[in-house]
Amino acid sequence: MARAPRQADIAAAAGVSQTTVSLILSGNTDGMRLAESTRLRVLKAAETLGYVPDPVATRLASSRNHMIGVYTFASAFPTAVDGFYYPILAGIEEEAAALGQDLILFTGTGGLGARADDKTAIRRTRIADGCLFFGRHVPEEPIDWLLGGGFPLVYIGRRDELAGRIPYVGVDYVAASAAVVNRLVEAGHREIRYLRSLDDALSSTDRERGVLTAAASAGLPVRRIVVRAADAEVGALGSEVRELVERWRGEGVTAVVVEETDTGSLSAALLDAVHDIRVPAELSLAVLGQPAGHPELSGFEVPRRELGRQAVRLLVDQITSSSTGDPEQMLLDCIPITGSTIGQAPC
Amino acid sequence: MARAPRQADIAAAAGVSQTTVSLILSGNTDGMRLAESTRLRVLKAAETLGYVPDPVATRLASSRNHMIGVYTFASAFPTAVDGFYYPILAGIEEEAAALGQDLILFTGTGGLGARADDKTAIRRTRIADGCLFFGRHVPEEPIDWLLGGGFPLVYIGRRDELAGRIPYVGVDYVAASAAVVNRLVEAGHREIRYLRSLDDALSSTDRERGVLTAAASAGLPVRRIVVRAADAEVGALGSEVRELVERWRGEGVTAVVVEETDTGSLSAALLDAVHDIRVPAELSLAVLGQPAGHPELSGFEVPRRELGRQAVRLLVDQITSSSTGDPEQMLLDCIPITGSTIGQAPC
DNA sequence: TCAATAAGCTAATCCGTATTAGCTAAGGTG
DNA sequence: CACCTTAGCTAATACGGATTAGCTTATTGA
Repeated sequence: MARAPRQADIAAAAGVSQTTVSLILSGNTDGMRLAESTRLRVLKAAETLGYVPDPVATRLASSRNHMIGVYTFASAFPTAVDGFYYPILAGIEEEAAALGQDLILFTGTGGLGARADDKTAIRRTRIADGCLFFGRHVPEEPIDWLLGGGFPLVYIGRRDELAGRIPYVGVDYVAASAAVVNRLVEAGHREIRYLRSLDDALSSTDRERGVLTAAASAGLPVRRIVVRAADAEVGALGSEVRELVERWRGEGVTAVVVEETDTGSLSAALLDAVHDIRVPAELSLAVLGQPAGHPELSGFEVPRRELGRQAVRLLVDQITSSSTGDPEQMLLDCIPITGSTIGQAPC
Repeated sequence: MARAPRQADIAAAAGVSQTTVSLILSGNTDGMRLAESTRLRVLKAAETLGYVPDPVATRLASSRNHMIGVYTFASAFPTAVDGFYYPILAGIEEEAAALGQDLILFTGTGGLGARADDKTAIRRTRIADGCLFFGRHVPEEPIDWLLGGGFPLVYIGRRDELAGRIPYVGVDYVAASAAVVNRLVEAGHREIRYLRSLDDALSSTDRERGVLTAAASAGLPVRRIVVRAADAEVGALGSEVRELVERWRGEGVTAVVVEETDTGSLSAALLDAVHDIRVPAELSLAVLGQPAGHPELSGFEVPRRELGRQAVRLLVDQITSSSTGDPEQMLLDCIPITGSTIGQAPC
């Protein structure tokens, strides 16, 4: 046999029609009545022939093959499987398995002009029932096209492009960051500095927004809070941060808040800079996130695994409900980490 | 528009039939003649409507959607993107791009009973035109099923399961390993020891075969060549290898050949064990492979990037030729690395 | 001037499965 | 005995594009 058996082969073997085979194998016997003897005969024929449904035909006919895609814009294969992204991927895999969905991974185009080829590259996603998108880059044209065609998709991370029509699961960095600042304020700190990276991703600006809002409502002098540090080479960054900290201590600063980025370079630089300072006795420290291997740092934990799980749920919801209502957008709360680097401000 | 435009929409817009649209867009005008004016009209309508072909329909109709799958049996997402596998993946991506194929990545089932679910998991691959398989595990039943159904597939690495019917691109470890031993023999070494891992993968047994063959044809006492070292925890392995080397030196051994595995732990242990021995003055060293960061070691380089490229070529050949001849199997030659750790045997 | 070309399209069918609308024969009702 | 159920199945069609087999109109050649 040069081709895989199909329903028609089973039908011939069992002496029934292809329709009957489809009904029995898919179990969609709504209102239909089929004799138990026929059912068994068909099932046995399917077993004997080694029938396995063709996922392509299934998807064409019913718009459903129980596969969901994961699209990463990174060129080459996911080198991004580091500590930051892995929990999200693990959450995706876990929930997909729980919901009976198979995963397919798409990666961005390789070395060639990635931008120009986005449309072609994203076309692939349609072999799945829906797709999760991953990464800060939003190629508006193809995503718009997918949305317009009614293709189910969910972004990981908050997105405000395309007039807010992109469904996503994000993290409430604003609230989490504000909570961190509030803790410092409650501990009596008035001279606080915020160290953030030079990055315009929403995850960065949201954190800043939370810091600024909390500071403003506590009556702190907002304009002196934000300090941008270029996320440059580690060496240069290290000395830059060290100088900053030194100056701040001269200015009577009692607490420093630092953004945690996916590379973790900023918080690492800060940790290095305060190496010979007693924390929190002399200086309080808080991180907007949680650097790996530093459970002692006060800050918050990003629910990464949950991010992956929820994204899959949202996507499968879209696929199965086919409701054309508002885009589903969801922000997850972070888990506060008390840590031991926030102390009472010195009088 | 709640759905993506299809050829029928273009046909309506341009006042032609769906057939004409298909002919023009696919460029398959073999023997067909179509007026240039019609061609332009259709192309413009397609452009205006933002038509993008449906990969599912394309594949169902023509068995071709220009996507090839890569299946890794590793659970979870490919953590295996380390120095060993990356060049292969890079080669795959490179050649796929060159041949105009899109890549889709399938990963084995997660924590759940991987073995039992193989069939279901592998079923997915059929949404692509063909699939590359990766990893030492060959689940015979589903692979047999795919082969029987005429599905194009290529394994990376030599396989002899299923009566040799599995197409593959492998590495000629036998020849490369024999060449290494021959170099030692030519340098006058008679007391050679071979250190190999406790692994029954073909890449291991092939190397051993090369070593044994070369040794036998040089008239060396074969039975004393092979020493199996358990690829256990690094600590235990280290001390075990150190003892071995010490004993061998007492026995008058002048050269040691070590297998290079994907983890590199064996060669690392050996390098550590000879740390205070002058190489090659006191002892010659050869590696059946090339540990990263050790260009001085005599041995051979596995053409990993080429492995990926050739696998893609073989797969695309299968897809396009549809010849049902013998399975395409191919072994690539390794590149000898002269290095500086093989010296003349002391008299 | 009538058939033979050829140019330019289209109708019909296929790929493998899902789904809707019936169709048939047995049994029950009035 | 005509009529209606109902159980048990099937014919037909859709999904979106590829492909084969024609089917019209000019245009030629004899």
